[in-house]
Amino acid sequence: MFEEEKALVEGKISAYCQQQQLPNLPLEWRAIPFSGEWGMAIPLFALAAKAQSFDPKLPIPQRAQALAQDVAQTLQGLKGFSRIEAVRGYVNLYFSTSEYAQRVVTEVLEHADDFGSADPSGNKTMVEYSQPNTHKSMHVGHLRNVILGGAVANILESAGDQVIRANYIGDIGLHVIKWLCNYELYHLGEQPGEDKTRWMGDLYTEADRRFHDDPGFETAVRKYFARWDRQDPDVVALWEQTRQWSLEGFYQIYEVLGERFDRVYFESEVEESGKVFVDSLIQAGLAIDERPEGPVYVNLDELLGKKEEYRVAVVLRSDGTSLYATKELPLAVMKFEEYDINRSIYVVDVRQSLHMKQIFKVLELMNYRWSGNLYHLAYEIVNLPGNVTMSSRDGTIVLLDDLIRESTQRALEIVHQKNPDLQEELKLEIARDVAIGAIKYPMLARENTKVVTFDWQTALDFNGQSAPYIQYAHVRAGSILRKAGIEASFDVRFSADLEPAEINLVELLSKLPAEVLRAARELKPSYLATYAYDLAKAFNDFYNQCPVLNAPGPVKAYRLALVRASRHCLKNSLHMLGIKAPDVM
RNA sequence: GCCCUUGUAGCUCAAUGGAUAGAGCACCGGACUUCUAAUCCGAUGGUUGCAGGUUCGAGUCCUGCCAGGGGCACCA
Repeated sequence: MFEEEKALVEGKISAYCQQQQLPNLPLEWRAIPFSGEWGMAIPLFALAAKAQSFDPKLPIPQRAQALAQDVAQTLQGLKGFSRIEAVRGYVNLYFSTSEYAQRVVTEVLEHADDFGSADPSGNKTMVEYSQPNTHKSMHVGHLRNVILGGAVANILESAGDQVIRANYIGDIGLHVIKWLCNYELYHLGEQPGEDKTRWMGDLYTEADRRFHDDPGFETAVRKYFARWDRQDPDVVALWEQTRQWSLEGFYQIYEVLGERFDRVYFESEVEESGKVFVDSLIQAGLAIDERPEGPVYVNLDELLGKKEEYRVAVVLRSDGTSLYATKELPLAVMKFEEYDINRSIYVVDVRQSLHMKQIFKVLELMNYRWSGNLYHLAYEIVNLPGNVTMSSRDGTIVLLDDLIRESTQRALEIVHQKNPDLQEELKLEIARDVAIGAIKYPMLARENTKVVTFDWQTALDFNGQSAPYIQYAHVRAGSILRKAGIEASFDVRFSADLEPAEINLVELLSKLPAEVLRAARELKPSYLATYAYDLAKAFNDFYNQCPVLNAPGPVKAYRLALVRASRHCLKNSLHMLGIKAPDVM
C-alpha cells in the first residue's frame, strides 16, 4: 500500500540530494509515533552526518533538523499527502486520512478471510512438533510445544509456504519397556478408563519409581528389554495393545486443542534404518566403532578442528541398541525424500540444543544437499511457580486434562451468566473455545526463549491481555454487524475527518500482512499474539468512542465497513494462533 | 572449565538501531436505562542488572563483570 507515493517521495529526495551534492543514502521509512494521524517518517540523521556543507561543530540533531526543513520544503504539495513537516530531524509525511482508510478497508474486505495471507512462496516446509512419548502422561509442559508448533505451522502457511505438519511419537525405548514390565508383573489384565492418558501416566510413574527404588525390578526390566529385542510375540502384542491406548488418548487431546498432523512418524519406524545409517557413518570414516567395549560415536570437535563446541555425538550404544540420535538421523533423510521439502523445522525444547546441533552437523558431514535447511526452533520449558520443573516422578505436574476441565468450567459459568438463553450445547462449545484460547495465548505471547511460569490464577484469568479479550472484541464486532442487518449498506468512502480511534484502528488493520511475514520469517508467533491484542484494544477504543448503529447515515455506512474489516483481522489473527473466534460469548 | 539463554514498573511481559521505554496483573478512584461491563476511563508505578565500547542515535549491537536457568559420551 502507498508504494507509488513512497517511490515519488524517494525520487524527489534523491534529486534533492544530487542537487545539493549530498550522498545518496537508502531511505528508511518509519511509523510516526504519538500519531492521531496516519503517516510515515524519514529520519535524516545519517544523511546529516555525511553531509559536508555543515559547520562541523553543529550537533548532528540540529543539522538533521535543518536538512529535514529543507527536504520538507521541496516536498510541499505532493499528491496523496495532506501535510509534510520537519520535526526533530525527521520528515513526517501524513497521508490524507480518508483516502488511506478507504484503501485499507477496501483491501481487507476484498480479501476477507484471506487478508493477511501472502501469495505462495514456493517453499515446502515441514514442521515437526509435539513428539509425545507413549505410555507417559501429557502435562502442561508438553502443551507449549504443541501450541507453538501449531501456530508456527499456521503462520508459515499464511506466509505462503506449503506446510507439512509432522509428529514424531516416542513409542519405544526404555520408558516403554519399564511400563510394559510393570504392567505384566503388577497390573496384568487391567484396562484404561475414560482418561487413557492419565491412566497410562499414572502407571508410568509407578513403574519409574519401582525402577529407581527396587533393584529387583530393574533386573526384570533388563530381561524384559531382551525379550523385546528378540521380538517375543507376547511382548510385541502387549506393546501394540498398550501403545494404541496411548495413541487414542493423544488424539483426543489433539482434537480438543484443534491440532492435526499430516504425517505421524514413530520411533519404532526408524529404529532399524537408524542402525543402517550408523553403519554408513562408520564406513564413511566419520564414526568410531568401539563395540563391544564402547559405543559408536562421531567425534565432531576432532573432525571439525574445534574445541568443546560440538563435543562427541554417541550414535549407538555399546550393546548395539539404538539411541535418540540413531533414529533422528534417518528420520531427517526420510522427511526430505518423502515430501521433497526444502526446509525442515524441529520444534524441540531448548535443553536439546546441543543434540540438535550435533545431528545437523553429522548430516552436513554426510553431504546431504539440504543439510543447511534444518532449523531447530528452540523454546524454553514451562515451570511451576518458584522455578519448579515439572516432573511426574516428583508429582510436580499439572495434567492437561485437569487444566482444560477447570478452565472450561470457569468459562461455562460466565457464559451461563451472560447468555442464559443459549442452547446448552452452544454454551459448552463457547466455553471450550474460550478456555482453550485462554490456555494457549500466554504460551504464544512471549518470546520462545523465555521460561513460562504456569500458575492457575493467570491461566484462568479471562480479563486483560488474554485470548478472551481478543475473542470478545470479535464478538462485539459480530454483534454490531448482526444488529445492523443484512440490508445495511457498507460504504468505504470515509469522511475527511476521522476520529483518532478510527485512524488508529485502520492503521492496525493495515499492518496484519507485514506482521504475518515477520512472524513467519523469525518463527515467532509472539509478534502476532501481541498484534492481535493491540488490534482488539484498538477496536475496543473505537467501540467505546464511536457509535456505529446510531451514527448518521454516511458515517454509519463507513463505520460498518470498518467493523467488518476489524472482525476479519481479529478472526484471521486468532486463527493463525490456533485460537477459535466464537460469534457469541 | 566450555557453550547456550534470561535480566525492563511490586509481579508477568512488550518495544523492527530512531522521536517522550509501553501493556496487563495487583492496588486506589470512577463509568452499565447505551452497538454484550470477559469492557472502558483515571491515578500510582522506571538509573532497562553493572561498567566500558561501537554509532549521529543503544533497552536493542560488541566486550567484560554480576545474578538466575539450561546443556556438555552410550536418557530423550
